[in-house]
Amino acid sequence: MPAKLPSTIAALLLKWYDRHARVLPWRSPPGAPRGDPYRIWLSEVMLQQTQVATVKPYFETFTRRWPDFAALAAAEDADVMAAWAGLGYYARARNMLACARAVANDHGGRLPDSEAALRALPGVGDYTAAAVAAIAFGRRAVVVDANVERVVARLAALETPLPRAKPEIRALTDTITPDDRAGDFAQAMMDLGATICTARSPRCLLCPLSGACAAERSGEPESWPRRERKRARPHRRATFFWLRRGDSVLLVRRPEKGMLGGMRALPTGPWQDDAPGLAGAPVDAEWVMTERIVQHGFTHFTLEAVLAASDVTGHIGDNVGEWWPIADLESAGLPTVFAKAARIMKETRW
DNA sequence: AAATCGTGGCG
DNA sequence: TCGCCAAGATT
Repeated sequence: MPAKLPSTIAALLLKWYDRHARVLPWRSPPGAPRGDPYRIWLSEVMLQQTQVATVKPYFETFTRRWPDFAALAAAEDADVMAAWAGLGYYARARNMLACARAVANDHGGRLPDSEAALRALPGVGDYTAAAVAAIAFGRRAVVVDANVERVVARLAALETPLPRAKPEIRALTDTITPDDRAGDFAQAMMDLGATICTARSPRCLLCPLSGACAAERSGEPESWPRRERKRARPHRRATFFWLRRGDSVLLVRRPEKGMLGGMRALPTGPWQDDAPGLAGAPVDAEWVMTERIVQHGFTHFTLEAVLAASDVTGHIGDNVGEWWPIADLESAGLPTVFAKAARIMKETRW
């Protein structure tokens, strides 16, 4: 039988939001005029699967350097990818650029204000389209992110595990989303999820919805949402190649598709189950297998990379990648796994 | 439509 | 310490 939620939820939540809304760089306070759609869109893209505290410094950097769609659309790919380095999920950066250029070229430099038109833009899925339509343009839209999923699953004490419960959660969220202030309602749900109705230890004593929450009544609210078992993360091995020429090291650009797509990187061999040795070396040289190892956890596997090193002279490697000054590697915009490797190799002799 | 795609924080 | 999780989108 389909669950049902009390009709008082939106009013209770909006009253709480009027007093407790977080102050965020991309947000206009409750009651104030709506904020800049560019900043709202940019924040939503950065916030995909990423927490507020992580996003803040990147948001400041990006908005200072590229303050509007025109500026971002005109930016160099390499500059944008380097500025994104460390934030993760690098496909977002490529899609963000494509989206900015689509807005500049096909929409007169302004975001479309309907959920359907937003949904058609690169990197804009169901969540982001609804969030931007509601927050930036005042449209009624049903906004469902991981916070909303958790809050709604608890309010209704849904026994269906995620991700199977998504359709039912969306339907329930629809029933409690107000026609007016849908953007504030969405942000209130997310603030509640981030600060009160947290995943591990919900603060039900502070929650404005505790009286309407079936999970709180059960005495074990932290046991929601129910989830399917996740399979264990496999382990992979690889070799990273540290090729030095004078004061520089060889960097390559990774393919657009796949892991760390489009990012600058150290050359690597294949990532596989067993140690690949020197397979995939960028140049034919006298490689030394160092004792140094980089361990890094990705979303769906962990990586153990052995660092191979070599010193060369002349024009070796010139047509493979770019020679980057070792002292200035921070400005290369390396994903974290390669930044770790570089930090190690800068102080390693072989 | 299940798999793929980063990183940092927290209990 | 380590598994879990987060303002998801894409194929």
